[in-house]
Amino acid sequence: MYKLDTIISLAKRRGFVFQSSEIYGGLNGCWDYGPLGVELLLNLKDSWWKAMTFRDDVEGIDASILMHPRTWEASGHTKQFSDPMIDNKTSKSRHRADNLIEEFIEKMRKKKKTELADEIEAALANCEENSDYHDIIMKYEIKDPISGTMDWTEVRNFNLMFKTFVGPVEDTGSTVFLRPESAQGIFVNFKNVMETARQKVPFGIAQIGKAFRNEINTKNFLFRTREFEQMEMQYFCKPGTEFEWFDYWKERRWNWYQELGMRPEKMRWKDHDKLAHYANKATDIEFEFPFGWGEIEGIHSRTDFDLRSHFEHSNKKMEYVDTVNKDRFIPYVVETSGGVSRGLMAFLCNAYEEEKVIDEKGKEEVRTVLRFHPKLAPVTVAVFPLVNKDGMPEKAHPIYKDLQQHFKAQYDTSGAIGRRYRRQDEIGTPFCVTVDGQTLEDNTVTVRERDTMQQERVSVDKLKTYLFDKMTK
RNA sequence: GCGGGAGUAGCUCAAUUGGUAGAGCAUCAGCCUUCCAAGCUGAGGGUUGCGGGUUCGAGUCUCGUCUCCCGCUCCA
Repeated sequence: MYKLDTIISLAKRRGFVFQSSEIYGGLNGCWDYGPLGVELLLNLKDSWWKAMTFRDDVEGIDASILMHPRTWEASGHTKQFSDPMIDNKTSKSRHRADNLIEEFIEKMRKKKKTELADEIEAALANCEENSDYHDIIMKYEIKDPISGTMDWTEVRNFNLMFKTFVGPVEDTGSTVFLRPESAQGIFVNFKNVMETARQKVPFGIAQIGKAFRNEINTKNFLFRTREFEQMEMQYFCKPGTEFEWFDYWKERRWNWYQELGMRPEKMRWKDHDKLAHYANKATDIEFEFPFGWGEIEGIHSRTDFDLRSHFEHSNKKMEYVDTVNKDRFIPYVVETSGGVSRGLMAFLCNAYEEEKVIDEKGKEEVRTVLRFHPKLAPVTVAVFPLVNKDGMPEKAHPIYKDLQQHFKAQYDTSGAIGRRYRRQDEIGTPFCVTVDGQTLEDNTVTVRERDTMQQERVSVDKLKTYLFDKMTK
């Protein structure tokens, strides 16, 4: 197990990930993808997109990040994602102000102070502003259960949703939110997609996009950030069939990671003990990061909670009508929801290896290598002239320009050949093509594979086909 | 948010009781190099995270702040 610091260090040094706004001291928990990082990111998303949508029963969409505020009332986020918090300065403990007051009311009831309890309960029900909670706490002298003091801060609203406003004037009527999950963009488009794509239940809608949560704190590099990208699919099915589809998508999603080279011993299932308000079954795929096991994707059976709630809030029918079997119902939903950056980070950790190799003098040295699957690797092929003279660059450069039409390719003439191989190992390039003396005679090059360091001689004419075969193998 | 630790070139680190900010690697240019990195020559790169204060003088002392790491808290 390698340290996360080591991997972050490589990621920064080679241009995978930079800290956001670095020249201004950085912004907490925000990261930028560099030249290699963005290639890896796009490869990851492309691979997911193809796996999910290159089939008969899944369509894609790309919904906007800003949505009608009532979306979040329907989804439950307005209520669930906003808490009035208060801190006690003596004990340094944090409480939800409403919970604190409720506990106090309970205590009063036990002491048979019913009148007082009723009075506070009525006041609590009328709370609108944070200061209202604070007033109650101060008025009835509610003490911190830990320190027993009244050393309270102001009540502050901890809203997990990022708020902004539409139009030039900031007032309450113009408030909108950055979506805290991309799923709602799919649910509100359920009918649009079903009708225009002429789909019948069961079918799914896939989407890749950013979402935002104003987390209390960020952590572990790309693992917990306030701005993040999700790649997710909502699969609409007939009520009663949801657990079959749940199992089906569990298997599909697990296999996707495996097919891209994720090591099985680094992955595990983690069933949810406590289900969210919308779910009747939920499980996560976890990856063993250097800091421990962490969720990279969730498979959730969301019932008809979302569609039903949108029906109730919008008064637009979210039904599916089966004209053949004379059946109509609000579909149940099975969701597969993966974090893009988490996935990228998992594949990065999965690929990183410091391999011990023996050099020609018999001395042991370390080869740092990223063993990415060829489909994920930011650079697929690098082309070198063995030496930078004797007509080799003149031969090698056109080969590179040709490969560049089909693959992300690099060309390097600088330094000894071994050094150039190692540079490519460190960024995970699976294939290196070298032009040598023999190339000038018979038009063949050597293709060196990253993992085995073995070389094979291939005719220049067949190079493209050779590489394509290797990638899809 | 709390507690602890850290921040000097892209990276790893130096810099005497406060006294001219350096080295190696990396990068770039040139040379060398005929298959697994670190051979030669030269160059670029820093208002020491940022902002105040003390001082003739601050990388060093001091206050604030930002960021990262570890632990707690949080993670519908």
